[in-house]
Amino acid sequence: MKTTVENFSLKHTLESGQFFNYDYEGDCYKLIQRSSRFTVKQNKNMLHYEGISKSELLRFLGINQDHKIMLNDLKDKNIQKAYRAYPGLRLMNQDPWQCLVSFVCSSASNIQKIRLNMKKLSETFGKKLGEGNYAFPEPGSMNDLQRIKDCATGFRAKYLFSINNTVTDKWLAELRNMPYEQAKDKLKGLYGVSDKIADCVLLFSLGFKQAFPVDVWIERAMKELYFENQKVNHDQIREFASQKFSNHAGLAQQYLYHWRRLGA
DNA sequence: ATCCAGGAATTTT
DNA sequence: AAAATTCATGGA
Repeated sequence: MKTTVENFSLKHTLESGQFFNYDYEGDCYKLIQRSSRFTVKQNKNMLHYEGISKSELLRFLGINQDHKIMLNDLKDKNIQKAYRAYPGLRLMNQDPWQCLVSFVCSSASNIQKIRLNMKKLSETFGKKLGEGNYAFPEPGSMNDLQRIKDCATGFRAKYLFSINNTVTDKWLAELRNMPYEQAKDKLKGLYGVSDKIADCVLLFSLGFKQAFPVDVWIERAMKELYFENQKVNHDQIREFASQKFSNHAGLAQQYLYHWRRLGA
């Protein structure tokens, strides 16, 4: 199957630290979201895909009209610069459970290692899909602390074990109907979830586009661009971003993160 | 307030 | 090739 896309980059979107359950050979990405396995590759303005419907794919990759509206609201010159550098970067709309597990693994880690954790967790707790592929583990299925540790999750294993026993798809879905602050507080109540991870889950899987996850890269970028390299804490950065970028802070964050990480 | 855990990946020496 | 640093959460 194929469809045309405008101003979109599969590579930048998938490799910008939002999503970790992918493999690629050449230019073809093999993705797994829960029990769904699909492939996508891009050739100029043509997207080729198998194993997923067009509407689901476009939603998952964040290819929709919101993007232009959001950009029009972000007049800031630094954001414009980052946007011009990577115009195809989009905010994804992922499965909340998989997103939550991914970002609990993300604490004090890096993209390659998170990908390793995801792969091992799937092989250990996910059901077999054939051809050496495994589904992502369902909520409740990661019920063995030692085996979670064996997935190279380290000190995060106890967080995953706890979350596995308390969170369900329904619990996550209900967050969508709450105000941002309330949904964030609920997530922060989970063992191993603080501001940064809560904001990642809210932004990448639950549609809260005002969320502004602050990690070391964003801290660097924000400090350099808006605080004249003065000392600032994460709360101050979040507050500043909320004032400046309002309900589209998440997109601003994604551009700044990618732009700063790939060498500003 | 400061230090550490788990540890693969990444960067620096 | 080897050594030092990275990274975010919770507990002491």
